[in-house]
Amino acid sequence: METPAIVKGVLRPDVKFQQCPIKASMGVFGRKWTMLLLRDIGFRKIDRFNHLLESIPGLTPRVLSMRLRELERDGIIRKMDDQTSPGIVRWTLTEKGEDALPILMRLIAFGSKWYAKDVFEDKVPRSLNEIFTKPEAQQIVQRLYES
Amino acid sequence: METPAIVKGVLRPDVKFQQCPIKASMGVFGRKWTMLLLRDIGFRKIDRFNHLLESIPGLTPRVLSMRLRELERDGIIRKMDDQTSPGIVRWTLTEKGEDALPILMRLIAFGSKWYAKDVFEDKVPRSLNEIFTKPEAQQIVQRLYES
DNA sequence: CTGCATCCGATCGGATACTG
DNA sequence: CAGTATCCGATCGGATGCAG
Repeated sequence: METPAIVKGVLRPDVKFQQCPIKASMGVFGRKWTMLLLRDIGFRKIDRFNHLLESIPGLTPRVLSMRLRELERDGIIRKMDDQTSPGIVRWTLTEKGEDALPILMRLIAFGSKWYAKDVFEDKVPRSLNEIFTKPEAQQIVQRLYES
Repeated sequence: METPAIVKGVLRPDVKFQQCPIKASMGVFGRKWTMLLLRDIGFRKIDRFNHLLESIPGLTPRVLSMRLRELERDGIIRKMDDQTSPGIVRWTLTEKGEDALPILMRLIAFGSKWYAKDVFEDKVPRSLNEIFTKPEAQQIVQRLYES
């Protein structure tokens, strides 16, 4: 049987699972480049096809096109209408896409603590608080506490 | 250049990035079955090879063996010495592995909200609080607030 | 500028059988 | 029980070139 995600005693007994939510989520986020794409669109506000291509070394137009289409079909990103510039396509997160950012934050936290040798020049592990500046960061980190 | 993960204004200027922490983290967690394995070892305390094999439909011994080896090499899981039963291997999370659970929690939160049609029998989206029972769950969810 | 088409090589992982 | 070994098919994605 498809199994509930967490140990029995901790789960509300009245909640009936059909499929594991982790498995469901990984369907989208499991593909190569997807997380880095969400990082660039969501955090860095890189919204143009060619800019995304430049910002992610190794990513090819073919795969970028595929990922954008998948994320769009899944309702995680959408094209913004920018009528001022014709022929220009801009990608943004939907509400669903914004909800994916806490996952990214946790990947950042994990990577900054456990892969500091690769991540930081000084090779010193850091927590989220040690990476982000106070005021703005709090707003982003706040998202972790929502929902 | 390999780029910092987040918009410039939000990042502490003195923190020099060498590689993106998201990219670093995805190296391990990006592979097929890995997240479900961590779910079963970390949350459900399924610790035996054959039990893991049964608990995850579609997973084959070959791939399970590979994933366990990768996770072990990366320091995320380890074999527990259980001297009472000879020939029995038990897998547990290391401290590093425990630190991966908040990522799983976020995947659960996302999946429960946005893939409710697949996840729940009654197809109703739920937040984490609506999935877990009060006392024990708080301890798990607390992990989200640490580090 | 934003993609799509074609081609092809590498890799990943599924099936099955087998071993200490 | 806890894995390995071998084989092979599918998929994924890189390279390149082209189109609206």
